Amino acid sequence: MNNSFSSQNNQQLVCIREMLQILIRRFGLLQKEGAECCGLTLVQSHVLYEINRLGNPSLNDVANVLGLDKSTLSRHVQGLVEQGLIERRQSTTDRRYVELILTEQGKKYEDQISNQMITYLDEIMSHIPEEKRDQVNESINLLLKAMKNSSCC
Amino acid sequence: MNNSFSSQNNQQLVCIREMLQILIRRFGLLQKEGAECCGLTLVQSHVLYEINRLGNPSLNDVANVLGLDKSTLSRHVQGLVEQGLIERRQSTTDRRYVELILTEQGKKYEDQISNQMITYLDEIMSHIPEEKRDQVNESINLLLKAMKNSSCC
DNA sequence: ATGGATTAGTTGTATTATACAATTACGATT
DNA sequence: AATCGTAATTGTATAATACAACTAATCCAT
Repeated sequence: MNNSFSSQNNQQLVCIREMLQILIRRFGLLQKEGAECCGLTLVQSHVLYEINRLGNPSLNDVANVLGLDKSTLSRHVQGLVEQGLIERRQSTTDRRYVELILTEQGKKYEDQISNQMITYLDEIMSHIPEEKRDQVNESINLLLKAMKNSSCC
Repeated sequence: MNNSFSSQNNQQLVCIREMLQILIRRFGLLQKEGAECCGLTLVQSHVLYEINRLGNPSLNDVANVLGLDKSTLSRHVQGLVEQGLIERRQSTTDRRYVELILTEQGKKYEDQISNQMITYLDEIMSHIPEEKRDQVNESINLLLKAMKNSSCC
């Protein structure tokens, strides 16, 4: 209760935590809804997203960024291959690695979900005063960078 | 690909989406880690959090804010009751309702997780230039309010 | 070089999370 | 009182997940 926190105002941190908690949950629900436009689950959509973002990553790479066990991810990959959305390709340099690659259909779905999410965000941002939008953008970026530099995540 | 978006700069939206996607996933992993300090799962910690935040809500209330089916939540409640962290109390005004109440131990855990999360956030915020912290705070608040006013969530 | 350690991925297994449907109990409407 | 609607629970099937064991490929130290 009366823990001391080093560098910040405690009340402000409590406030930020509460806001992030709610924000993140809501955005998660939105993502789930967005994925449904292609008949995909939330996790499946994240897998496609990361394959696209990381550029033909290995199975382990994706498992790590998503915080899932490699066995769990292996099964997701299996499912997505069966749905014709991604391909496994053995790496030529190290045959232990499997490169994950989006198929045409996979790209199409990834794009469709992306557009859906952007449509949602467009709606949301329209409720923010125009002169504040750049600030919000910058702030999210600051927060993300801070997380990257932080020891805890 | 060339969808038109109404009010915002498209590239900015793509950027915000990407940042939020990563931010939210990382924060989710952090929450999971934070919950583990009490041997709880992520969902369990959210249930405790919402019981505390909403102030003795009904089972349906909590299911709704978490986006879970009431049956799923009923089982989580069952588990948390068995662990002695919450109590079910039949509402006196309408006996169909069950009020969910944190026990002393439940409060203790909720507090402990909260402190853990605040410790993480303190660390993260320390990597943001001091003069930008209020701006970040305000921006998250703006975004949250915008979501509340938005039709899509 | 070669035999042991290391790494990537898959598969076996058990557990947990989840949704939907049916049911029970209560309250509101008429 | 009869019917309808709502809150919660329980039955059931399915999906998600982790951990452990395993296979295959590579690395490395002697």
